[in-house]
Amino acid sequence: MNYWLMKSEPDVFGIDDLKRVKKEPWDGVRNYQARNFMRDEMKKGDLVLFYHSNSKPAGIAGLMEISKESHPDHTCWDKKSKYYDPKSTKENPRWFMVEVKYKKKFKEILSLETIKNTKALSTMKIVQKGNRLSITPVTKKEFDYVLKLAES
DNA sequence: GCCAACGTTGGC
DNA sequence: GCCAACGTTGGC
Repeated sequence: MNYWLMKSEPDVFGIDDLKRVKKEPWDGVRNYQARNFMRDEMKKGDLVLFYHSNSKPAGIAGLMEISKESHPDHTCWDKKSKYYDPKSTKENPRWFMVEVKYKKKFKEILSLETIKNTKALSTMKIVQKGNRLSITPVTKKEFDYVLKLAES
C-alpha cells in the first residue's frame, strides 16, 4: 500500500465538496510526473492526504482513498474543456486520472506553517524548495505522523 | 497582485 | 539537443 498527497484549490474543489459528492474523478492533471504516479503507481485502496493550495491557511485538510485505478482522462478529448489537448487521441491517450473517495475531514487544517515547523515532517516533498508537483508520494512514517498531528 | 521557481514549447 | 520565451503554480 502506498501513500500520497494531492493538491487542489478549495475555491475550485475542496474537502467539503468531496464530502458532499463522496467520490470524484481527479481530472485535469496535465503534468507528466503527476500523471505517471496516477497511471503507474496508484492502487485502489491507497490513502491520500488532501492538500488545500492557494487558500488560507494552505495545508492538509483531510483524507481520501483511491477508489478507482487509472483510466484515460476524457476531458482531454472535450474541445470545450479547458483541459482539452488535441495531441491526446483515443488510440493513444496522453492523460490519465484516478477516482478518489472521501474518508475524513480533519477538525482543523494541518497548516503548511505547522508542517514546516515539524521536524518529523521536514522530509515531505511539499516543504522542499521548488516542488510544485500536484501529486507527490508520502512515506508511511510521514503519513502516520500527519494523522497523529491532525487527530490531536 | 506579485514574483520565484518550475515545466513546456518550438525555432534553430 | 539547446535554450529563449512563455505559461503555470502557489505562497505570501
